[in-house]
Amino acid sequence: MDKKEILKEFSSDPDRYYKVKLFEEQGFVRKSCLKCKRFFWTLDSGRELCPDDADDTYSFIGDPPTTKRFDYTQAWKEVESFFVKNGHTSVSRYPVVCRWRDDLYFTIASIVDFQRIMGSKVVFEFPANPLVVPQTCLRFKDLENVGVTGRHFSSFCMIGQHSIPNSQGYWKDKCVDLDFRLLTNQFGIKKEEVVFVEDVWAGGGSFGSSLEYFVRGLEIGNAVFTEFQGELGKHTTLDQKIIDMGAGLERFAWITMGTPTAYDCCFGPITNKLFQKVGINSDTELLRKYFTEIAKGLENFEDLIDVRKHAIKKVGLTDDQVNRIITPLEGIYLIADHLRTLIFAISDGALPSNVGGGYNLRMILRRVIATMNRLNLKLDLDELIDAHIDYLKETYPELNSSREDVKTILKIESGRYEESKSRMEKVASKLKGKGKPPTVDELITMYESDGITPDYLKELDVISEIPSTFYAKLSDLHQSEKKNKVEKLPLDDLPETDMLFYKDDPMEFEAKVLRVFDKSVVLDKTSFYARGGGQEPDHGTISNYKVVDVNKHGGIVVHELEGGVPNEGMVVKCKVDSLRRENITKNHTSTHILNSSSRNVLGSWIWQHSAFKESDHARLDITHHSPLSENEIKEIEKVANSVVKQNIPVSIDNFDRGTAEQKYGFRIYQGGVVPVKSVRIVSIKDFDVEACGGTHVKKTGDIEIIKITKTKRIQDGVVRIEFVSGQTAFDYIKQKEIDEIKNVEESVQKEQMQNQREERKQKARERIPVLLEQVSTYNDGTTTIDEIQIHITNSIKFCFTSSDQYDEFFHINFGKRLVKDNPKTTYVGIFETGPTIRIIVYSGEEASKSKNAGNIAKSVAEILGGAGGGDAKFAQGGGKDTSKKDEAINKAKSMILG
RNA sequence: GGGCUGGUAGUAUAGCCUGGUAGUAUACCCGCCUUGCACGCGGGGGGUCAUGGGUUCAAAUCCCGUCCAGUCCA
Repeated sequence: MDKKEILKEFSSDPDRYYKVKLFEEQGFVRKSCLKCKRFFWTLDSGRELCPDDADDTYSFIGDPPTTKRFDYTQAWKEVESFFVKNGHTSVSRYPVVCRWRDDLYFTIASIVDFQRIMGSKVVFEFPANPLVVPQTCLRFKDLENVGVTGRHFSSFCMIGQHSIPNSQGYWKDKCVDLDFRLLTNQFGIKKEEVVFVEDVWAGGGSFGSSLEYFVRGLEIGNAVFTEFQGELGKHTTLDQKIIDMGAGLERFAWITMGTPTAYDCCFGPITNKLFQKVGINSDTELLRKYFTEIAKGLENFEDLIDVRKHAIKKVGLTDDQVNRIITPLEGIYLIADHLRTLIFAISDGALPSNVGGGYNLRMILRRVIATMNRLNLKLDLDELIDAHIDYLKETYPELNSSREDVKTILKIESGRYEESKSRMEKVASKLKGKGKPPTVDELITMYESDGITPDYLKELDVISEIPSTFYAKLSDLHQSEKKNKVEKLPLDDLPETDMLFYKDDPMEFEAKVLRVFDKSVVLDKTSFYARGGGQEPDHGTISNYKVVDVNKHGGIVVHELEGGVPNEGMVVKCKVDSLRRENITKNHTSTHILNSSSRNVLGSWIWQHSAFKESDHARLDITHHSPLSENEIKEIEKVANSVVKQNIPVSIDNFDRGTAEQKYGFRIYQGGVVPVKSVRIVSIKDFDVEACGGTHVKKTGDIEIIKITKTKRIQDGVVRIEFVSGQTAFDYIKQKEIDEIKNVEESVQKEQMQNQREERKQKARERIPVLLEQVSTYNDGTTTIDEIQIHITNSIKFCFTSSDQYDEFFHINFGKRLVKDNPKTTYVGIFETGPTIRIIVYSGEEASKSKNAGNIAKSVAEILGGAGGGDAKFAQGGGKDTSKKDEAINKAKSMILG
């Protein structure tokens, strides 16, 4: 949808879309910016320019518009107390790892907390109404701005003020009224300083008008009134209108503190600590001037580099000042920002890796380390993590418990970076020694497969310039986009299936056939568990036809049959394969047990990545940084089986989603997204609590035994645990014992073979010098030594053997030595290996002039129905026609003897 | 989720494109030199070329699968 068009439409009717009660009460006037024409509302009748273009932009730096000063922590306390005072519930932040939406890796806005995807629709679920939340949001879109612009963060706190207009909640008028009073009453900003700019917001199929509020050019917040859905012109009003006000906590702090950058007042004591280490004084007129220019420049230049250049020129900084003050400062801000992001992400269960959102985390940690190296800063990451958490725990107490885990993960990941770097250095120095500069294609391969950037190579002087085509070529490689199509089934008019497996769960039942298409059947009710949550479907029979697959489409269960289908309208007898179901069920509960066992044994970063439960095997993928050791596997198995032995009851309760999340936390979302209003909580006492739609045993003892069969790292940051349970596990253990014995036998056999080969080699080694000695003593005539025929005429020597006692190893080594000792010698060895006859020919320095080894090997091999090759001095060949062996021998002899 | 790169002696690597004796350095062992060490000199051992299949007379090399590691993109 085109936002510009919507804005045009809405702006043409401001009374309907933008004018709120507050504007009327206070006497706000609506103006159009002289420069950019945008509409804004202000109490200052003399104001002609919108906040972006006005002269007072960023004048709060060094001169804040408030009498009170609040840092990050205090600013939230102010905001929270204001909204609570005004009837809002203060909700704890949601995890930054967005487990309830599979279209997002990280929480990118406060409203995301309350959005749930059902099918293709977004629905809102509020734990309270109205509410306010200090939501940490991660954004990796413009990392290059972080540390440089003074206001961009890789993670920031979005103050979410959300309301559904009903008996408890409110709509536009009250929203804007509250925001205005928050700024003026609570924070003490003069009424005339607040400017509201008309804008629109659109996304996810819905849209609405919005009012952005600014103070001295700084956008503090944006109140979005999500009101419509569909295409503009054909749009309809949503059943569920939503107030989505998001404001930047960092900006609230910044505007009251008036520091040169937002970073200076949002990381608590960390920035000052870093300044001391580097020896910079941040509280100077110079910095205030510089960052004011940066802030203003951001609106005027496309490229960040130009903004920086312009600001340096405007303030009149020398190169020395830039190098000594600005660059280190930017580095310090970057380090502080990125580390804070890593702390939140890792605490919430994300791991740095080469796939998914983990890649972003790997990149920002590498940026931190690279920055430290570049600036020659010797910083202790652990110390900085402690400082961050000590400061943040005031607002986010939960971070305190993951302190050590964050340190552990960052230590491992830092080590990986060091290894990667030394690899890069090696490749670079080798390239440098080559003398020839690499081609663009080679540069691209190096970048994509080894992570070696052309910048890095330039830095090391391996290349003098980065080829201009490099980035263009690189981006071409990543153009192709995939589209996944969703199959449309004829189900639109059908009612939701009555899912008996969540009720009485009868293994035999009768049901009415509602729809038949292709091989698929829809019933009015069913006990066949449909594939879902990694649990494979039930099998069995419907009206004596085999059920081979069962899937859920929305609330409708579709059975796929084999051998035929019943008619629509029929009432049919159905039978579920109960043994299969029982096995799958045991595996499913085992998955839950193993998941918590792994977390207990390995660490708090363990989450279920995905899972799969079949009748005869199952697997659980967990988020973990390293492959599992023998001991860890044993320990996990031990914990799991002790839970089985304790025979703990498995209870299933349905909760309203919000209630469940508040009661058990987000750990319940192990299996990923659960697109329902009411969640089914499966709990094994306190040991494991998960939201899950699968089938489970009544007591853990029913599982009998859990056996891990294999673990492997399926990708960076994810370890797969394959396992079996119940009878399958017993069978597995028994089979393994049998295999063990067979393995021992096989390895003994293998060793014998190896020894034999080694023996033959050894024998050849001993024998070759002896034979050489014997052969060399003959100077004339014809003789045979140990089945090696020797012909000598006019000191031209020819040795030949086709004896079975000699193998390839012998021929190659014997021949080599023979022709070396006497360059007038030609040697031919013919031997059989398996179904083929092979020939090896050596011709000495002198002999090769008349007796070409290559030609001999080729000719002989042709007789044998094969081919051969080599040069004049050494050649080999062979063929499969064993009946021609004698002919081949004769040919070889005749070629040499003439 | 989608790619790309690599795996050869304890370690580091060459050979792979274009199939035909698996090479070099370092470490190791023995000897010489030296009071001893370091250096130097001479000799030696060490490889199922990650793994399983295919093509071929012949595969480290070509093709396919698997495992392991690294890396880029979304």
